[in-house]
Amino acid sequence: MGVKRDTWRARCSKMPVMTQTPPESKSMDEIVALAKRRGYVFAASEIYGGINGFWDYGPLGIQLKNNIRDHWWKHMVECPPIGPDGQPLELLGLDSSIIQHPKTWEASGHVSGFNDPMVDCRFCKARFRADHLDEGEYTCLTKPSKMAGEFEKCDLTEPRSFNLMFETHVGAIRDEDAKAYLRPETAQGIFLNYKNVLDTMRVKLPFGVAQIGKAFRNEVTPRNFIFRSREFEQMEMEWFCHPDEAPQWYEFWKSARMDWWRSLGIAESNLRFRDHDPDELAHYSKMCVDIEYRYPFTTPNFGELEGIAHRGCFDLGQHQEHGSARMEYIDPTRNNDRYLPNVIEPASGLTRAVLVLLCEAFTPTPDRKGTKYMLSLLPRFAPIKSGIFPLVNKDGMPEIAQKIYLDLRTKFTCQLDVKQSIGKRYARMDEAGTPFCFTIDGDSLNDHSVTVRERDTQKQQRIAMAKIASFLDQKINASHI
RNA sequence: GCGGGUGUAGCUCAGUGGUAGAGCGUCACGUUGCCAACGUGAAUGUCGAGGGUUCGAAUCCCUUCACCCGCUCCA
Repeated sequence: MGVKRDTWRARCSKMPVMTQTPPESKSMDEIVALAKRRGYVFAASEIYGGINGFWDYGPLGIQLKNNIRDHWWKHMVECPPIGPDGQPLELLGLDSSIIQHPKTWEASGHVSGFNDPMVDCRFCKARFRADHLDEGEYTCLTKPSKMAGEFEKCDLTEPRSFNLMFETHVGAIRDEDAKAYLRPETAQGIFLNYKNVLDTMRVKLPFGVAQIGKAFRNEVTPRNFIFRSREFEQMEMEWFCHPDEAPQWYEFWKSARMDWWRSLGIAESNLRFRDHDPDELAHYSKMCVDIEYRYPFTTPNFGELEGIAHRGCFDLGQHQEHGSARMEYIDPTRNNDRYLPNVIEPASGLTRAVLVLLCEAFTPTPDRKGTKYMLSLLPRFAPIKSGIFPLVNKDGMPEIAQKIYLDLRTKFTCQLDVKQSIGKRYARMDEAGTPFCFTIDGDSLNDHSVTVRERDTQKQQRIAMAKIASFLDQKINASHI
């Protein structure tokens, strides 16, 4: 993978990392409370008591989510990494429909995988797949028989389906023929459009197709804030390549994706790879590695963040079999050989990335008043880039602040606040994750300068009013890869 | 689905049969001179919902809903 990769990596390693607070000292309850208090994440349908597994992203939450989304899109589609041959990789965007033909999910294996009828034992609470059950063969662990040393058979419920896919009906008639599913992953939309992209975009193998969008899974137990929710957002890319080259590309993307996560400012010690054991691999996968993050609720262990899977030719093969389209690639560089491309898939959760940045940036600090909270987000991801504060609301300071605000507001998200004490205004911005505050004081009237107060250090420096915009611009793009 | 827990102001909670409360937050006015200062004032509640007992229910009883935790599940 040579020189180019190393250069990219070197640049990544210079990137600033957020203020370090050990994960074990971060309380999920406090993070959830701050997320609500500052307008990041609200429980969905709160005024009706909530609905389990669904979340609404507030004004700051959607901004953070969009900032992460744009960062991913930039580095996976618009300006992708340089390949091992020193040339830019070929990557294309896509936005496929949430509802596709139901056969899509039969081909992908989701219908059978998600619709297993299960039975429960009323006594020992064990659960079995109904189709794996030999009639009455299971002995109950907790209900002793009248015969000494023996156990009775399990008292089983009727088979019940655990549909992990959300169902709906297309059209007004709600019969079986009209049944459709909300997609449980965005990946299949890419496979369905593989030929369209190939036929219209003049691409050759290897190339990738990327997409960001919502996916839906009717999880049995949504838990841990937005970590596992029933409606979530994915960022997935399918990299199509020759089968012989798939293992190298697997390694390439494994490393490229880790670099990307580090570019969010996440501490290296909170990230790791975890290779899947062979018996853990999903039906479609030949090799799979997770990028894991040390969440407050998994500490000292790690939890899933992104999966990078070698899917072989499973998906294209399945769609070729279930549908009428031929998915083979005719390779002009290999004597017009026909073959099904192999696929390397880096699949990550956008909403999980939001969670990771909230957890990573969350910094409780002991203070005279108790505990102060700060979101130490890198400037590029911060929903609000700066606050503009007159030190006091008189003596010409608010007028200058207003003038600066009018200029800055056309270029950045920023807030003007003239009310209450300066400390309170700083503290509010700290919780919102705003990296810089420009304060207009008595000297500003004479020398046309302001102080810049930096969130993470609370340090201040004086800069010329005329340089505020370029200062911010430079800070926001400082971590640009 | 099973077991346990919790529902009172935006948040944290007090109130155990007799007029719905506090702190914090929010807003307004005054004050202000760099890290949640202070003063005065204001707004905000079908006490999760429905039913019952009672002269009277946030409080007692029944039902129900939602959320949290543990199990089951996590392709």
